Amino acid sequence: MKTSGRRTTEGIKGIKQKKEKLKSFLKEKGLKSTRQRDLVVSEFLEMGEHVTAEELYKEISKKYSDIGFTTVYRTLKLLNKSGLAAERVFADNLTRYEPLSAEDHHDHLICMKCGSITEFQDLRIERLQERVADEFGFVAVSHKMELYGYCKKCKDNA
Amino acid sequence: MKTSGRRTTEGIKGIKQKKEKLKSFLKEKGLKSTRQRDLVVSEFLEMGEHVTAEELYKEISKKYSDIGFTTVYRTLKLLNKSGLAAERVFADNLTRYEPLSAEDHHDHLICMKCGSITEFQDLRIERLQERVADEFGFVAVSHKMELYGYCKKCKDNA
DNA sequence: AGGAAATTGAAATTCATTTTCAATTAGACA
DNA sequence: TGTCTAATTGAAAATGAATTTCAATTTCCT
Repeated sequence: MKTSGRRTTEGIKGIKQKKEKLKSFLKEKGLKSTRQRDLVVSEFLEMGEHVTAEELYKEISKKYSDIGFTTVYRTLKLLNKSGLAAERVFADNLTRYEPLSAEDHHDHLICMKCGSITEFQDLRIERLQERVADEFGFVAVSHKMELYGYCKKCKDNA
Repeated sequence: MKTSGRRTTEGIKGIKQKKEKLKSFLKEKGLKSTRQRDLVVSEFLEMGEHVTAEELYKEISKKYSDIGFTTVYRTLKLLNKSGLAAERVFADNLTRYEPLSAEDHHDHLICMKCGSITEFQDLRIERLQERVADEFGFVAVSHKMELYGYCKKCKDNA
């Protein structure tokens, strides 16, 4: 089956690696690294997955009152462009971001009661997707798959 | 494989059936059927799939200048609540509606160049989705799967 | 240190979606 | 058929997330 549960918090190693990657990206594009940028990136990488710009902003505000929403927003966009974060929109229509490593693809189980988001990957499904695309002469570049329902916890407390 | 291509325009029979179903729904809820409502529904069912409220409104405006956007919007919402239309949001973040028959579930291939949307269904994928959900103790109620890439036409003209 | 270019953050803007409200209409019942 | 009440309509306003603007500030190359 090869599925994997919710990722644990980003390891320190992964975070350092990502910050390095961002640094290269900035240099390559002639962009600058700033205190705000660095802080937002750190918070984002530590915070874990599927945060909205708003959520991240609120979290950051607690510690650093001088970082504006716009900067958080722009930094997330930047991370996305640099390939370090994925932008995702689920049924609630909010744009969420999650740290992304190169090969790391996964889909989501979304609880309609508590809102929890669990990640999974299933290679067999991916192979079938390819086949379907082929049948239509379609070249698939990416996909999106979300299962909506009730997580173990919410289902049990019913 | 059991896939199906883009549906052809709704058959007359299907349309009548749906209008009947709507009528029941309205009566059941104590709602009224109006000239505007009827026209919007007719246009919607004839127009085919994946229209936005805006698109449908523009189309309707050509023939009936007295039907406002709000009415079109509200009628689509109503169709959705009555189970006759599905609301979908793809990568462009616009809310689209499509006629829906009871058992009729399908997913989408979306061309990133021309924007065409092709429907498909694959029972094997659905079974695997169920299995994945089970593994997590998750009860899946619905799902969403979209493959983004290039359709045959766009791929060939590259 | 000097200066060009990027960044910041508050505020303004955009744009689809949703709500408000006064005027109109449907349709149940007499 | 007329009456009445609740639903409907449509223009306009409101909402709210996402994005852009702009003047002030900061980075970092030389």
